[in-house]
Amino acid sequence: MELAEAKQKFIEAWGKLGSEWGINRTMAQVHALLLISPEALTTEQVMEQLQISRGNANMTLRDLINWGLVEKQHRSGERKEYFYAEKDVWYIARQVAKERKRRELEPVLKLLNQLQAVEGDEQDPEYKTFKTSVTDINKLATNVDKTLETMLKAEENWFFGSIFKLFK
Amino acid sequence: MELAEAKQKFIEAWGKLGSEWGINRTMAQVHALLLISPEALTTEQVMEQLQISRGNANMTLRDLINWGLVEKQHRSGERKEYFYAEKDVWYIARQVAKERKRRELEPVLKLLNQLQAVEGDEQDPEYKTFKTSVTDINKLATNVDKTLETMLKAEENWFFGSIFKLFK
DNA sequence: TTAAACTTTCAAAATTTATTGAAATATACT
DNA sequence: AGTATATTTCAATAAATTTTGAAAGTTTAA
Repeated sequence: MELAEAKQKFIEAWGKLGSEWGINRTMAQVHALLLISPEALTTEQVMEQLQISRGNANMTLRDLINWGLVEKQHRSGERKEYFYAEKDVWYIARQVAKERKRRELEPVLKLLNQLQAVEGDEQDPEYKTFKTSVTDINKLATNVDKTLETMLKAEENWFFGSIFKLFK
Repeated sequence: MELAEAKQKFIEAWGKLGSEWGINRTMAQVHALLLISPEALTTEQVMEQLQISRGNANMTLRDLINWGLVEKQHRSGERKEYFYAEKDVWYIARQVAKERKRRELEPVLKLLNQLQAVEGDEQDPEYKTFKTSVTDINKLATNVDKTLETMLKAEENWFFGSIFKLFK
């Protein structure tokens, strides 16, 4: 396979995977493009390579910066901004985990805790089933949350390290 | 908080979480509704409670069955079909993990393996960066895949058990 | 201060995804 | 076989999301 073709496939696959997991396809594609670029790229280059508009490129790059996956670079003597993606895969995984935990897991946990406090008749099957389901989900979500917390605190590659060894 | 209000909030939150993770909002809501229902419900009841059309209810229930989260029940002397959601949260988590692994992780792994075989000039930074990124992602994805595999084989609650103990 | 270079914004348009509802199909009972 | 009841399908429609592109805003340097 040619490098050019491989790049194209990688970008497409990353975009598809992103969209299946609730991440904007274009954002995932821009991230993929920057990931495989040895040098930082300009907005123009991103627009050109992915055939997207200036507005789209600008917003997407801003989002990627907010996710902590891309950084702006300045070059002396130049007005243009350059965008560079962090290449460390373990860092990327942690960053994504951190953001999704904050944006999605934590709000749900907060609600689950409130819902657990609902009052009702212990004899009522509707009440009992609701309470049991909410409590069980809350337990699992709390464990996921704590585990992510530990993962985020760990400086090194927690996944490659301690966990995976459990399974040879 | 009233039980009725709590139910409503739970269904909304589950729908929102689902849509953030690439799962159709309605499907997540129907799942939530069945999860907190002590008894199996009919298509009519699902339509009524979530204010959705017959076609939508039917397709969504079929999808939930395909995800292995809901089962059809028949009652003697009745023509209607009843739908019941598995209540075991650990079972649900494993089922979702299993399906997403099969539908999304495995196709990506297959591609990454192909992309790793791309030929090129070792001196070319474009080639080197591409290869390194793809190889690193492949390593992480392979580890995630193997870990999920182990999780799926484990009959018992792997998460509550061995893993979580690592972090006290 | 002016102007060129570059970035940001956002309403409108395009695209994608989800939903409806009525017709077609299937099922079970008499 | 006929009929009432229930389920499935899918083209049309609606809703949600994404993208565009041109205008407004900002920065830099002469």
